Amino acid sequence: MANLQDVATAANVSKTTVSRYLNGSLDLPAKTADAINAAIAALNYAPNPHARRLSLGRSDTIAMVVPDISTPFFATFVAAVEAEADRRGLSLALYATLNRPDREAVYLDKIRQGHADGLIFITNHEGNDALAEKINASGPCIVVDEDVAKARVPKLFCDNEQGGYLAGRHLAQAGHRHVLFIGGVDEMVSGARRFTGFRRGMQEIAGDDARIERSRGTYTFEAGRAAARDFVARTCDRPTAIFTTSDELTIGLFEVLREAGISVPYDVSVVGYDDVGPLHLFAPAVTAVRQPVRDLGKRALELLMDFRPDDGAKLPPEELLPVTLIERESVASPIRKV
Amino acid sequence: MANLQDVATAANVSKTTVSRYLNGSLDLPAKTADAINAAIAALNYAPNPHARRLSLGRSDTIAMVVPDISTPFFATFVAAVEAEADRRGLSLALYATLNRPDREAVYLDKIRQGHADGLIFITNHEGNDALAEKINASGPCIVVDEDVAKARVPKLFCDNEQGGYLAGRHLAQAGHRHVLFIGGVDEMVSGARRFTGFRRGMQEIAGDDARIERSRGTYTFEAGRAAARDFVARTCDRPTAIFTTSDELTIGLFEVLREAGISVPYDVSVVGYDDVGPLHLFAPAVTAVRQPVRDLGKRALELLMDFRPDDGAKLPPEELLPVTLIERESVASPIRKV
DNA sequence: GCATTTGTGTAAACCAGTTCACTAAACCGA
DNA sequence: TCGGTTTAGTGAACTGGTTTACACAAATGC
Repeated sequence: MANLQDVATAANVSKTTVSRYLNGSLDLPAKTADAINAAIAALNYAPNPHARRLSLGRSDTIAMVVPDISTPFFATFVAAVEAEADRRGLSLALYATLNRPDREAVYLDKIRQGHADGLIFITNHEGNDALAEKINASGPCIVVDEDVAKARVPKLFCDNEQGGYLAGRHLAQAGHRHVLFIGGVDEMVSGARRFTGFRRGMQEIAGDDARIERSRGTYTFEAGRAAARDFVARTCDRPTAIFTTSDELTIGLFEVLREAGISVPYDVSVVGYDDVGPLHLFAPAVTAVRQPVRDLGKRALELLMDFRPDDGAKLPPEELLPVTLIERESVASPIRKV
Repeated sequence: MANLQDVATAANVSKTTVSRYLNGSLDLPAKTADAINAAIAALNYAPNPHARRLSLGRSDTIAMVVPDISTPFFATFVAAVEAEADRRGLSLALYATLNRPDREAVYLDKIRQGHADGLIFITNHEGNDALAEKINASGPCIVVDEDVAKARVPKLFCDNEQGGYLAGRHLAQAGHRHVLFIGGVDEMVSGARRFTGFRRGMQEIAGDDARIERSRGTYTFEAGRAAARDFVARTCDRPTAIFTTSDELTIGLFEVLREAGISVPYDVSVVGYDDVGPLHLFAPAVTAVRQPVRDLGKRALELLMDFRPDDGAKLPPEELLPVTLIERESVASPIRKV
């Protein structure tokens, strides 16, 4: 592979000249410029990216740490970030943590050590202080989707409170008074906010009649199945509606309900969350709160690149993206069995 | 940030010594080793990755070029590659082409220029000679999932012929004689093989009674919808079964069939392909040929890393991964309307 | 005619590692 | 005590760009 010196020799100039010409910091007369261009073409020269990065001290690469790439939510998110990165001439380094704190720490160290110019960080469990500290010690970083409380970096979330509110209101308006909220542990800010909104939405319509049960857990298939098995096992005083707060929970729930022969929405109504997977083709099509995942990805990179903690380090306020309720066929009036 | 020289100075040795000690190419007495370790800890030293890469001439990064990260198939594939890469201490750079040849070319150039140590390449359209040439000019590369005919690199596919065969045989055994095959343009090797296998499977059971129609197209939602609209518009002599050769096609088909009020499997039977998305929760659960996507990802990286074209450049033969038929509820006997 | 500006370009330092080729001292056996 | 081996390192070159500070000639200004 030809290097800058080879080009310079072939064009009868110094490598400084070639370098500055290529970077636009030197205007050359047509004759010299042509000679350089000819040499580049003849030698099939391309700058060595590693040398460039070392010299410039930056890599034009941003790193993304996500819990798991294979779920539709994160896959779509990653795709959106990649599209925006490409538009800006940036490369993307991808790391999956599978929600293991040790891996999160390892990747955060990588960034601090200079592997990337910036970091988009998503966790999917409650963030602790050690994690926040590592984030604060990293270079440019943005926390997305799930909060890490003490991290002092820009933050971008979907409007979880509003999402919960829309679901709660919708179920209450359909006549439900006794409902099951699945998902979220108390330490997870997203879950707490969805629950707060959900309760507010229910109570706004149903007042004190609202009875909300809560099954805590992470946003996984297995948690969805477990909560569903508990639900199926109950023989009396079952809630008439369920709010599953992620696509994975919804899918886990549907698997178990289908197997148990429980019909949605005849036996129980369901509202989902995320709406990234093909919920519209389920039996029945699932009413769900849709998160603007693509916007989330695009905006995450914008925020990361625009917020350069150069001068005054005044942090922008937490940014919230709006969510919408997509009504389909999984919610009906409760059957009043007495 | 401290560098190697700072550590050397603090430990009263030369930077060569520190470097060689850290790389294990030098055994040091405990006293010296301790001094170095202490200096590293005190200065919070971490090697500069860009300097390292420049010096070593490698980046411990592999690049992955895929059509689109947001579809379940590729998302799962990427996740599997990432997991294997992590196990080997490699980073992953991710690029999406959205099936645009110009972007494919750009990314192939990036690799050639040394941005990564190897490349996992997936295209989703017929590969032409220009593309093959670029691939051959790249560094270490492996072509996965869809063939690029003239590329002289290791190749890894799922057994498309067998997948088609299983679907064809299954539909014929259920009694179908007139079927519609959706997907694949002639130039796409995957589609051609699935079709060949499908015909063989049908004919093995139905002999000359087998009537196979084919709707050509890419593996997209829109192609699925279009083929489905054509199907719905027919008023007579409709096929009694459909084989959709990707999850996206299946989803597009189901959307249109559902809207048109055509019942699966009562009015028409369906066999899908890929089986990465939650086909088991569709109405009805979709019988499909499952591709071993995770194995595909894991094996892709293994092949890439194991095949170093050092000495004799004898290319390993194309490797095929087995597929399986997952029977669910979307296939029934045809209704013999005369 | 001399000073100054402009155009054209360069030498050398710098980024931060890795590694080749080598040395000085200690040790060991004959 | 001499030669050879081991131990414990080291100086300098090398990876391939970028950038600062400056040189030298021609053109322009007065």
